[in-house]
Amino acid sequence: MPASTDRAADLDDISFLGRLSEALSQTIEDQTRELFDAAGIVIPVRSCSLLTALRQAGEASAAELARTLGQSHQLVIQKCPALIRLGLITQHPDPADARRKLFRLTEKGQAQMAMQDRYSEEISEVYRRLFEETGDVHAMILKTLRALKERPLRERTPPQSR
Amino acid sequence: MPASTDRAADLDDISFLGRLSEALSQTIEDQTRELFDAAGIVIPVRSCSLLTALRQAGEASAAELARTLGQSHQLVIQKCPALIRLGLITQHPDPADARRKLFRLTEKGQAQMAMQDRYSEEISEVYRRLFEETGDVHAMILKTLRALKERPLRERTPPQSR
DNA sequence: TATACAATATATTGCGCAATATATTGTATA
DNA sequence: TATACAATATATTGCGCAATATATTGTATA
Repeated sequence: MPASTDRAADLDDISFLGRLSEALSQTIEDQTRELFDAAGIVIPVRSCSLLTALRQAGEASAAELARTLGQSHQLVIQKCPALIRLGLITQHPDPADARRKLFRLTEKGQAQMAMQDRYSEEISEVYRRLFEETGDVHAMILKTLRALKERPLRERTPPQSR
Repeated sequence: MPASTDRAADLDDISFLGRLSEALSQTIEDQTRELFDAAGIVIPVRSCSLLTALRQAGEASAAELARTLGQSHQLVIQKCPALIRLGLITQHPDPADARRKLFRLTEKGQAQMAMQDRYSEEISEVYRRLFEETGDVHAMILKTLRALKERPLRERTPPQSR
């Protein structure tokens, strides 16, 4: 019984929204993992986008992937060993540039992505229906994020008289 | 330039909502940290609720705090050393039960919480105005979370024909 | 060509969390 | 009282991320 979700709101005024959105993120990851497990998909949920980008590129270095994903290349490099261990990708030195190592999906990786594809549409549809039920969280989070980047909490708080 | 927020949506259909809500959580934590820094509040943002619970209890063991917060007691125990190092709380053995150690706010901890209080109302107000601007994300995330706990993704996905 | 700089990959450290295992102490029950 | 169990605190390991530092290689410029 998690229940933390409900209690969180009353207990802590300052970061209730932060913890709530984290709970949503965690719940979605967990439930996606559950779905993948049931379907025999071994892809780490948090590496889906990396593999999608890699599939589209065909072949790419960590730095390229990082730029595509908007993540740090350190993070990409940190994830890759696990994906290699899972047999989803391989790593080759770039013959044209000794600094770079190129990643590529293996056959298994491609097969796994194909399995993921079959669920991808399904899941989009699930979310669409969910949003009809509860409202478009996606759009609203995006709007909130943009508002906060535009004008952060700091600027929205009047200076305190001490 | 993060920008990952925008690109995330197109790249990965399966967990776009997960990463978006995580981005919101992270943004809020970062901006709260920024606010605290500017105000001279040393409280770790993620320990606000712990300190709030402790203040209300006056004195409590890790297990009690964990129950109040809906977190694991391991997590509470892991956070406490940092709070002790910051001089915000102290730890005493429970004279009545040698298994337990009781935590209590120090004077500095109370002063810091008082500083946080001055911002607490402000921030609630900021969120209230933000929600007027962008809609009530809080309520909508809560609704989504409840819908997902009620009926997880797994159950919402029709069985695949393989 | 030599030198500075850019790009790339990588190691290390630390945070926050989850999961697991374990030691200690208290409590209930045979 | 003895024994099993519950409650509590804690250590250890691992994941995902950020931040920092560093080594290697390529590129541009003096």
